[in-house]
Amino acid sequence: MPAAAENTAKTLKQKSLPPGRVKIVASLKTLLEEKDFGAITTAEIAKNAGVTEALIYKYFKDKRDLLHQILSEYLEQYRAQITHDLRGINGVFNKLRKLIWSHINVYATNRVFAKVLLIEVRNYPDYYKSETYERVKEYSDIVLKLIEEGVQNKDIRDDISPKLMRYGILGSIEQVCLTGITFGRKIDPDDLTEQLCEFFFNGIMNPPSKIADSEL
Amino acid sequence: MPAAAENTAKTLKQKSLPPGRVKIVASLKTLLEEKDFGAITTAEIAKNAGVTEALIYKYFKDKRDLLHQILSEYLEQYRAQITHDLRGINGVFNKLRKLIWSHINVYATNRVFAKVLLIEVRNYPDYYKSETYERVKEYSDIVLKLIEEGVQNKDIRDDISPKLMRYGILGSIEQVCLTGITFGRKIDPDDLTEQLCEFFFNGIMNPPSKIADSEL
Amino acid sequence: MPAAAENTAKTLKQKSLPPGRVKIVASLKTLLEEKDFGAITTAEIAKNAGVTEALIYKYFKDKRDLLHQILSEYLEQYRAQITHDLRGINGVFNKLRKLIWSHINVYATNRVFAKVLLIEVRNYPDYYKSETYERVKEYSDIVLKLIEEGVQNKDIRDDISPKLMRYGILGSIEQVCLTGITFGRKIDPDDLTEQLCEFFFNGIMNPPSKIADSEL
Amino acid sequence: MPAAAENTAKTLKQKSLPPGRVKIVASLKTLLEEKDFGAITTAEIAKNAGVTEALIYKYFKDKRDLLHQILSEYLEQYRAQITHDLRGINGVFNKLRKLIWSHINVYATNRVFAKVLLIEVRNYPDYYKSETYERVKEYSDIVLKLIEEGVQNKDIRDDISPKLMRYGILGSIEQVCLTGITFGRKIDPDDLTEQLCEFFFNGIMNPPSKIADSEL
DNA sequence: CATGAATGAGCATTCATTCAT
DNA sequence: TATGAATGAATGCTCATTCAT
Repeated sequence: MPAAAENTAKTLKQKSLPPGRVKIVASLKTLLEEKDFGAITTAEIAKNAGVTEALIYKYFKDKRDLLHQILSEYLEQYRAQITHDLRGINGVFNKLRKLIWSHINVYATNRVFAKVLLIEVRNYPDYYKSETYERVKEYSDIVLKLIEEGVQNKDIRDDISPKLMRYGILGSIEQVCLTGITFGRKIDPDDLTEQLCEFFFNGIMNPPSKIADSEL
Repeated sequence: MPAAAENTAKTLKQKSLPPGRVKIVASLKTLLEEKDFGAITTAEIAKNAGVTEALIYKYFKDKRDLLHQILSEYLEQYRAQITHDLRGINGVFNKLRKLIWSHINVYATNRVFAKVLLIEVRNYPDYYKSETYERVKEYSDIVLKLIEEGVQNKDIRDDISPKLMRYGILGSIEQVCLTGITFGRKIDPDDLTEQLCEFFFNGIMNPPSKIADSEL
Repeated sequence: MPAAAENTAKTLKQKSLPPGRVKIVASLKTLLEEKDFGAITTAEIAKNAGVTEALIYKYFKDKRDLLHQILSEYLEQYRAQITHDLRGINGVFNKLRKLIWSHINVYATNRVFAKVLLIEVRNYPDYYKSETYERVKEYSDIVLKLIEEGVQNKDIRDDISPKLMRYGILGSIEQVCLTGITFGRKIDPDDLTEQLCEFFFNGIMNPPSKIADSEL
Repeated sequence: MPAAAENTAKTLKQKSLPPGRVKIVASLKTLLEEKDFGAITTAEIAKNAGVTEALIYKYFKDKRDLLHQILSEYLEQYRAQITHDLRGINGVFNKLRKLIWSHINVYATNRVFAKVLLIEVRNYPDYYKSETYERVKEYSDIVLKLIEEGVQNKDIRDDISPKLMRYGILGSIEQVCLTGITFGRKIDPDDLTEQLCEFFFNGIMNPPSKIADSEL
């Protein structure tokens, strides 16, 4: 009865979270949809949650800690999703494609999360020492592993550093999504994945054949 | 001797910037090397510059305005550089390569500028309405034009949106440089340009020939 | 014992005003006796109250809001007094006389209040939109009603606009009290009321009989 | 050639006032029409005048001094006017009526002056030591003298203190005008004078005859 | 006659955070 | 589990004013 066990665990976990804590987290999530984390005050969070400011400090070390808890939640969700998504897929490129799709999809679905992760937290000097960052790195490592796997399979070129490829892939995704989020544009994971994969896999250069064609 | 006259004028003009203003700008530049803009107080800036806080507000609308002035200075420099760099280069890919090199080189040379531009300012809600952002967009447009030119020449594929290619290119560069800057690693423009161009131009997929080889 | 209960409630309610708030109000009241509101700093108020500046902003929106709260308190007191004072008095002129006496008496007794109300607040551009002003107007309306009542009874002339009479009465009282307050002179409600009423009721002109006398 | 002499004097006087000074005074006058003196900054005055802030301090001791200069100008004008107006009028009441009319008329014509004189300056603790106040007192004394004259003629009652009558008259006028000015209402000197004089001279009480009528 | 440059001192306000109950 | 009360510390910004040129 693993399913039952899981259910129980989940129920217990949810039940055991004190209502105040839940309200606070929900409150910040809501507020983040409207404004920057930096522009949100603890007073606001508390009021919006219907609790006192002091309660925030019962459950969280910090205002920042609260944010990180939320981020972790999202990150956890995302990791579960990704792990699930990659199952049963064969071939580096297919996996990569799926990963990219999932990545974009998360940002598209969860703009609050994206905004905070891609913009806000980077400003905190110690973000790179945070647990949140650790989780991000874990994900980042998955990508790296995938690429290295591809290199070993000879699917992926070995004359470009895998890390650099990873930077390129992740950087591209971020840039695309960030622009979409910042300007409130729709983000279409299917289309973007398609085009980005073309870009990542084959580059922007017209294949020789075509060039040949055009030269004629 | 009109050239000389102009030079003199320029020199005079530069001299005519009030010493206080110059000191303030220099002061912030220095401080930015040590800490985040958000963590720098006007008091600090003034003290470090050897002037009073009030003087900051004589020359700049805002603390933020001061930052933007500095950014603009850098941006101007950079644009001049880029324009100069691209002269006399033929072929879209050569131009693109040079552009990428210059771009990376600026970040590598000017980490303060990079940090502020890539992290700090994005947190300001109205950054995207600022003049600084306008300048960034101008640069961004240069890249787009270059790509579109390439598409028309049939050098560059027409089955990927030029804007998306631009996002990919710029996003990759940012990601690479940002990591370097954040962790204080050396940034080697030559090497990075080489690898990134390979990545951008031909993609990560092993060329068919090689695949063919490996498949045999 | 509902009355007792109410008393207790009231007492409790008064007690339940946070000590900090009470101290702040008291502090400003004291300071107003020494200097202009504009010359009083929040730092001073807080220090004098033995609390931190921040606490002021917990209980009051503004430095100005704090002032208005105090004014309201006085105004409330005054209104209660007036209402009480007018009870059981017959005849417009008797009522008016009593009103004038009470009015002067308040100013005489409460110079801080008078100074602030008659001088300070008028300088705030939005005083006339404030709740304080509303209360003042309420009082002012009582006077007007009284006059109109007198006009209907034929006690008071109908060839002078009631509003103008009110302006005259209130303006005279203010002028008299203000001078007294400004120069720290004693204000004698009994004497002033006597004379002012003579002035208001019969005017400055010598009665015809006397004139007749003098003309002879 | 008295006219010519006057002209010359005027011309000389105007010519001899340095243009900068003139501009500054004009600037503040203009600004006072829009906002409170307290809300006007020296920077604003200077900019509006097309001069530098420093120049203000060449001609005026103070920002306040500048205001007082302007006030004095007005006051001077007014005194000349009044003196002129009272000439050739016989009888205390006629003189008083004319005085009242002139007084109201000045406020009606010159709202800026009125606002500043009746509201702004009173907030300055040392207003009562200022030269401006001296001039105001001079005018106030004219009124007092007039009343005392009337008392001696037996035109005016001797059972009300002349000073109190003066307070009443001036206070009433102020109150009426101030309300008009504050709420931007039209001020009609003719009508107001008529009614106020009725009020001052005969009081609000219905004359016995009328009362008799109504009692029948 | 006028200015450009610079200043000194003040000051309201914000906010995250703590602690006794 | 939650709160009411209070705080400490910081900070951006304003403004009148001065002085050498």
